Amino acid sequence: MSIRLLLADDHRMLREGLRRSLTDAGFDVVGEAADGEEAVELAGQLLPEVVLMDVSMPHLGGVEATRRIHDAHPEVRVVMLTMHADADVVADAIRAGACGYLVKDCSIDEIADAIRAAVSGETTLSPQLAASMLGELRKLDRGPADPEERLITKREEEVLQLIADGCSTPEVAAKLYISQKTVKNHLAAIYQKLDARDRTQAVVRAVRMGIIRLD
Amino acid sequence: MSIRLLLADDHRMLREGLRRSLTDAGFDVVGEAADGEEAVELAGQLLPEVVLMDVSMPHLGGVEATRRIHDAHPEVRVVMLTMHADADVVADAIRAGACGYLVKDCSIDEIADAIRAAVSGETTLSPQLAASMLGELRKLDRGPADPEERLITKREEEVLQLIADGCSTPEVAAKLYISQKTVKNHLAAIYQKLDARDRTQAVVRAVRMGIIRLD
DNA sequence: TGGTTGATAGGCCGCCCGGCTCATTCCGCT
DNA sequence: AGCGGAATGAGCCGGGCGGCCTATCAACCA
Repeated sequence: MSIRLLLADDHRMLREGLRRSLTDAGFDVVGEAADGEEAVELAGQLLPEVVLMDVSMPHLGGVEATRRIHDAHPEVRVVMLTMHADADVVADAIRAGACGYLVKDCSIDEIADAIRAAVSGETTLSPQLAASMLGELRKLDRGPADPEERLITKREEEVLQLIADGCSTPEVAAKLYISQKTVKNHLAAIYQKLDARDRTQAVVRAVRMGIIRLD
Repeated sequence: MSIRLLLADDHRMLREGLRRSLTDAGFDVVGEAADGEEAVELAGQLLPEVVLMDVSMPHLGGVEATRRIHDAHPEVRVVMLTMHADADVVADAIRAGACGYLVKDCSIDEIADAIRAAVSGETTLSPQLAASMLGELRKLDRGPADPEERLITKREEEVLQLIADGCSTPEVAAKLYISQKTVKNHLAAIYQKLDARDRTQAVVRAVRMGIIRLD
């Protein structure tokens, strides 16, 4: 029997191309989702063997969607796709229950291999990622049985998104009905968690991690 | 005869998907480019009827690559692809000689229509873009015969890229062997051109316009 | 019940940032 | 020869920004 797949990516162009290529490669694409929420919903309804999930999607990021799918249906394997090779995101994704991580520059054959590996319980990483992971290996060394931590809190995410939308500290404070000081407190926490030292770095890292979006 | 196409996008996954879908749709994909320079080179060698070009690519952005292809081979039609619906970029792309502009959320059918329209000399815009263009129409009204202006200069682009990489003003100055004052001057010029008021806004807008990249 | 975490908020300090005006040099185009 | 744009640089100034420390309150959890 062919492997049943769910595709989750916010760009129809990529979804349609993947659907055709993966269908030709012998897989059974049973559904497509355009955002994280839809992915969680369809994964529960269709119970595919593997979900191919983009990191950066509207409404709900790929990592959080992966976490929910994994919690609700541990038998569903999730393979993540991303634009950028960022070791930190890989760690988050793996903690969230993903069993594969590919950059979008890989070939259809590599995707097919990763899907088959996922079904048989193996974890696949893009070569580009494997290399950058080696440099970050020490960080993972500290705690393998880490409780599934949602690095950025909901409130911090709201602040971060407004910053990315071009708001200054006073503007963010006004929009969230809190004081400027609180905004700065959230920002300070964000800088520490994302290893950034100013709002620009924080936005760039958050975008790469799929936490926020550039609409 | 089927229409000869060149695909230019830095993500192999998207290229392979598009190649298969467009081949099935009756087009003749004669080449693939992974960055702007390669696109210019291959366009010159292969002389395809249409180039499908991503806005954001390494080494050379899609808009600049389009300009060079258009200057060297005016008979080659270029259709641009982008993640974001940004009216300003559309204006730049059209000035650079593009005869189509699609967001990556459109379907294969829409791409096929845009390619056929391009061949017959028409210009196609994604519906999402057509809508946002209406709001910006006044800006285009002022000067239709605008000289092909490269909004951001080379030096400004270097500064912007370093800022996006997380450098502060003193760090950018050190890396470029210029004074902090000059960096701030370039930034001031950038803010004006991109309609931004701080570095974070400038980086976000520049990324959406494909001027710089988030590696 | 006490410990942890998230969200709220204040003060203080120093520096970087962005706005303003102005000057110089070099290059390319007319 | 001259004009304009790009790149370089300076000074001034006010405000935003980031670092650091402390504090309160509610929720949750062991």
